Amino acid sequence: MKKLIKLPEKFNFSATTTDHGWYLLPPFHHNDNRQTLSRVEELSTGKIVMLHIKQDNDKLIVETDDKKTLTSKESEEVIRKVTWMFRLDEDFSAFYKMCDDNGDMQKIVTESRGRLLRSPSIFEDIVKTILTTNTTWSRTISMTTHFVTLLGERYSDDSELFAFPTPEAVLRKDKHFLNDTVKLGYRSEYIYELAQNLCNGVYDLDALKKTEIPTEDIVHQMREIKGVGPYALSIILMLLGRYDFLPVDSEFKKHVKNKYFAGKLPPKKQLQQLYKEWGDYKFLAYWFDR
DNA sequence: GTCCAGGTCGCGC
DNA sequence: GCGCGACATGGA
Repeated sequence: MKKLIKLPEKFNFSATTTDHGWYLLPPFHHNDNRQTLSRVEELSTGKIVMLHIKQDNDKLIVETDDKKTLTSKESEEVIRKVTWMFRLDEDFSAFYKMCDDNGDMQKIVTESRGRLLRSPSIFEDIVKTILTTNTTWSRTISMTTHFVTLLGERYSDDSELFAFPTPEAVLRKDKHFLNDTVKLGYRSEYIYELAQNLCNGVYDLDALKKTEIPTEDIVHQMREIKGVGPYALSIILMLLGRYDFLPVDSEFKKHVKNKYFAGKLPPKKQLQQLYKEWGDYKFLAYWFDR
């Protein structure tokens, strides 16, 4: 089954895919030349499909496996999810306008960059974000791989590829499974609690995808989630298309220390003031400044 | 063994 | 509102 999605005028497939590290985390995977991004996806009907996504001129091609035919509702879900993952509905004109006025950032416009790959669900993005905190990237990969492999739905009997686990799948296991078997350490409690709050209807995270929701409301919601501090909040807001919070972590400090302060870290207040001339686009300004 | 990683929580002040 | 230790785990 093959679907085409019309692309916005300015779009860069490989940049959108690789400018943020999510494409290296399962269930995302890619071929060697990075022309195709793939992932196993569990649809809301329970059907498990493999998505292969690549660009063909002004269209995105989404191929699913031939054996499984999709209902029109399932096809719509695939299109909706891919559109979300690649931010095809997002308007970058205001950001590009600011880049045009900044010598070093003009190339962002000419290269049509700015879009950063995200997951189909907020649950997945929050879990992954929590798995990046206070650890190394290689352990983020291994924790995510364990989480997906041990709790996700298998693509097919002869496959070692899995979909990202649903919150329900997390709760189907014993409370200590995340710690004892998935080896998520102290983060286990955060993830388990998040899954509980989603299943109980305490949170309705996918409602936060709507652009008309004020950023403040999202900030308020995210602050409730244990394991989400200022850094994780900034990442999650970025994933939701809100770029006004800086991800001040060790990497941020390392970058600005070397680039703007001759190797000496300025006080916290001053860190928060960096990139302030970028207004609603502080995150992207930092991200593409690296 | 000890330190630390793209932090955050919960406490005490 | 701020400073501080604890937190699981694996790699250097």
